[in-house]
Parts: sequence; C-alpha cells; structure tokens
Amino acid sequence: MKKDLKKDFLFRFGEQLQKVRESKGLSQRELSLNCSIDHSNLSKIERGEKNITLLTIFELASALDVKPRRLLDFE
Amino acid sequence: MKKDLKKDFLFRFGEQLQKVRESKGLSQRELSLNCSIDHSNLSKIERGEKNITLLTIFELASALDVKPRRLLDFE
DNA sequence: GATAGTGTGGTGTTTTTATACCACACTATT
DNA sequence: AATAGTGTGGTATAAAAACACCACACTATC
Repeated sequence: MKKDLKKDFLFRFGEQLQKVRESKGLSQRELSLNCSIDHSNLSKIERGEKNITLLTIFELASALDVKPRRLLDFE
Repeated sequence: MKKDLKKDFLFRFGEQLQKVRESKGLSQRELSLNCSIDHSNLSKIERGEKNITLLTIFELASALDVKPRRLLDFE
C-alpha cells in the first residue's frame, strides 16, 4: 500500500477530529481534560502526525459525546 | 474510563470486521493475502484481542473494498 | 487416510503508540 | 507589561502493535 495514501488518511482523520471538536466548542486543552490524552498529543493527532489505536478513537469519541464512526465520517 | 467498556468495544469491532469479511466471501487467510496482516493476527483482531491502529483499519478496509467507517458501523 | 482449507494459540523482534512532561510563540484581555 | 488561553514542538519511558513465523485441532473432500 502506498505510503502517501496512509499519510493522507491520517491527515484527513485529524481534520475530522478537529471539526468535531470545534463543533462542540472545545479547545484542545479542554478536550484533554475529558479524556486521558495530553493536549500536546491532541495537537499531533489533529495534524495527522500520530497513528492512534481503536481504544484512543473510542476515548476521543466518548469525550466528544459522539459515536466512534463519526470520527471516520469523512472523504 | 471503564476497562470493560473498552474490551467490549474491541469485541464489537471484531464482530463487525468478521461480518464484513464474510459478506465478501473471504476467509481470514484470503483476506490476509490482500493486506499486510497475518492470518493469525486477523483471528486475534476478530476476537477482540487486539487494539489496532488507524492505519491497520485503513489497510483492512482497503483490502475489503469498503470505507473505513464501515468497520465502525455497529452498536 | 491423505490432502487441503479453516480458525485458533503461542512466541519472538522491531517499531511505534500511549502517556507525561516542558518550553515556546501567538493572541487577547486586563 | 502582565495574565490567561490557544496551538505547536521537543523529549523520555513503559507498554503495546506490527510483523512474521510455527504448530495444532477441526472439517471437508478426494
């Protein structure tokens, strides 16, 4: 599988996460208080620099009060 | 966050993956040929024993010819 | 009973995530 | 200019995923 496709996928996931977060009116630091994810790492996730796991997706979705699939609802 | 909730999430993801795979008429070994995931590890994923990453979800979805969100379309 | 195909279980190494910090630049607001 | 809030960049350790094997039990089918 192409490396660029992977990078692009992580990037688009990050964009989607940012959209959902902002739609909830939360800052990265505020969101980090609801889940066990550091605000600096949230930044890296939203910029597509991290390849997070299913459980981290679940944590984020729970903290954002959306279903996990919502975070993959892009493209 | 509750540990049981996490385990349950991984389990339900595994069930969903199995459903999608079987709907495509593929065995675990056949699917493993389309992606860079060993058949024995596919078994563990489907049983909820592994907490895979975004890129692995992407690999699986690509090999199954579905959108990644489809694999989270449960519950 | 030999062969092929299925899912499962175990082990080991390399790579990477998770987690937790700190420090900085930037933008208000006071 | 001081304070508070924003996102970003770097570093470091422990845990876990990625990846690659092997072996086994089970079920057909030949």
